[in-house]
Amino acid sequence: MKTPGDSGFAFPEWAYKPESSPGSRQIQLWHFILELLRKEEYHDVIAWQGDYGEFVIKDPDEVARLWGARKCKPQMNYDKLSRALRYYYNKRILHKTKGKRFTYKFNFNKLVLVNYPFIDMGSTGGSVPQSAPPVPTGAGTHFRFPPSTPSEVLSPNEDLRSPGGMFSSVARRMARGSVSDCSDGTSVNSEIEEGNTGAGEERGERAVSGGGGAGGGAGYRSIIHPRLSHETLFRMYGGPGNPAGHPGSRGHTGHRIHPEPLSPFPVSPLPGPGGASLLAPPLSPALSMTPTSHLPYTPSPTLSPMLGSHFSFNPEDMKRYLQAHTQSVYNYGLSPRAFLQYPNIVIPQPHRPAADKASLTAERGATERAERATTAGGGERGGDRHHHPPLAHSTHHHPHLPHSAHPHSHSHPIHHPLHLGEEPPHMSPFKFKLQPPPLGRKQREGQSQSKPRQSSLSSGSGSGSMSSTSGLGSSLSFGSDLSSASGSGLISASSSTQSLNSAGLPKIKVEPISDIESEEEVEVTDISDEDPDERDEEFELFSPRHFRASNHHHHHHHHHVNGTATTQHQPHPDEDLDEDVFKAPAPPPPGLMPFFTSQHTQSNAHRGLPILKSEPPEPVESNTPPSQTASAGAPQTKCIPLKLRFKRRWSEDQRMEASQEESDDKKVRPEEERERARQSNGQMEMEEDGTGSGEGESPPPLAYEGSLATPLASHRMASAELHRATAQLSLENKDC
DNA sequence: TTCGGAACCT
DNA sequence: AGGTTCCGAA
Repeated sequence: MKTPGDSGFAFPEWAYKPESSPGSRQIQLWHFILELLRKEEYHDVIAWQGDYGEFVIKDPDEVARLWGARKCKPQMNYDKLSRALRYYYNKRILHKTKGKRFTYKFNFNKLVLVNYPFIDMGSTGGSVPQSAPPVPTGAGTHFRFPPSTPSEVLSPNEDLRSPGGMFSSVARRMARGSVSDCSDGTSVNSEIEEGNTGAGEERGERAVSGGGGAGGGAGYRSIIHPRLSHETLFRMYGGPGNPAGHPGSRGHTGHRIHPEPLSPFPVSPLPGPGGASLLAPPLSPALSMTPTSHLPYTPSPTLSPMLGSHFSFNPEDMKRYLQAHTQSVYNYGLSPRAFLQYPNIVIPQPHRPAADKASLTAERGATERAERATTAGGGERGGDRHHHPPLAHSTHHHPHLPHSAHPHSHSHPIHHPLHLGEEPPHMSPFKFKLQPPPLGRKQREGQSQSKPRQSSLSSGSGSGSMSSTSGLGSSLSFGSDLSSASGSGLISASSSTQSLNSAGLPKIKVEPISDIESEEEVEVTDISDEDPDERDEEFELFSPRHFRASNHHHHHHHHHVNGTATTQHQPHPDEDLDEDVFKAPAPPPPGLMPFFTSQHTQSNAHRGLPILKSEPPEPVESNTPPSQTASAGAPQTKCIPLKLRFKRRWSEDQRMEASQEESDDKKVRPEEERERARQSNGQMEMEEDGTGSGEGESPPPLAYEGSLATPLASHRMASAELHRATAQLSLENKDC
């Protein structure tokens, strides 16, 4: 309810916001990069180019200088900056576009998932193919969500032009805060910010908004958003164009919009004002995100998972939340991981016709291939530069109102920022138990690798392989790759309460429910054969069919399933798994399931970090400790799908790697993941990373718009709410 | 140019 | 955790 106005949502503004990186103290490099990318002013030094998420540092020294200024590290140079960038390889946040100088590519999916699993991208945006919106890492403590804002409505126009515009104001603000000046007053700080707009602007805006904004958090949010969202969205997600443009690649869609100069992403999610219909575009996976209304749910204050520690929420909220998520995921093709957190919840789902999916897949596959080929070729694509103003993309718009009007801080109670800890969760019918965080990351390396470098990869992993992946089914917990990076922290936090970055969700165990699984394994299998894309895969997973079965089956089956699945899939599960695992653990998205299942719940998912475990009615089995048992015990889960996915993913990755080059794994912390995998075993979510990591390139997700429509609305609402809630939580930052 | 280890810093 | 700094290797 609440804010009808918000129908919109803002997109991931946060992505850009520096401040947002909660976990980290200061702005993170990737954030910073994103920030620069979004600003036209810096297009001479760094700009989106090539595939989705791909950008080129045109002036390394300048970028380094800016970064140094931001971090108050005058000695910064490209060599150092690039080192930092290289660290992202392992995290999979970024990877190098080989063959192109100073060219890197973001794996947004990962970013998102990892950092903000709960986020529903859906609300805001759209589709993001591979690249999802970046998120601030850590979701910690202060997290700010992108509020839903009314801004969405905005016209597309604005965005382009003003890079600085709204976003900037916000950003700046934040930035400023964070950056401030370095040691002495030099104004190192924000060059970026400054550059953008001038100072005046920023402040002015801020002030204005500020005025309006009433209370702390809430006000803040509102302030920010007024326009941002839209812009951001577009930029990020690119609304319309595929940046890469590659029109070629995208044949499916019909529309290729123009690529936005800024954003690399193809597709615009937004439903246009005109119609939601826009979305539909095949290509875009995005789905539509029309803003319609969201679910009426009210977020409980603590809903956000982020808080980790506290988890208070009521089941209803959870459901909604999940739902929203699901949709998002679905829409965006994100990994289901997000859902994992709340396994039991059932969500009504939109269903999408299998057929569609199939078709989509097929298309996509083709498309993808094409793309890949292109990419692989190394040649980049010619159109690199697409920097043109984006046009209006579709834009969505809604009449939304002035959100200003309803600044009321939402009805939800949320506002309070977080209290950490204290709240008792529960209340919900479900029982949630907090579990200790399992994993750690680090596992793999040990094997002998003389040198970790690139070579290893799959083979290596395979070998290492975890024990069998078989485990899949069992556990629920998953971790994401990235997560490892940020996630781990989270987890811990959650458990302890420390606030931590919190993003971590608390681990929860749910009792009621059950499981999942699906009979559909078979189907899945089919799919697996080919899979062109990661994303697709993901979607598939999501697809109702797979899971839906589950409803009840859950029970013991899992085991069975697992085995089965494994068998079916591949002879070498281990490899797959392992790898996948490393790369990305993919969990079966329980959340997803919900879609399918609509009525019931099913799965349980766990996230790696936060792991949740749902316990089946019979505690005995599943309860087992998350860690090891998971695999074994783990019952539920929809392993099958997972495996399939894994495989697929795996295959894909390999392909990609082959073609492009591996970029991904390399070393990556296989170990860690592996561990996770073991424990959880079953589920891991690979999807995400696969997607992302795999390359980022992957094709855009499909859109399932039609089916979703209804749900979307609701889901949106939910999202919005969530956002708000989270937003409130957010807080602040610091300076140098 | 790019990569990544290692030590170190915050 | 997320760099920063240095540096040797490819």
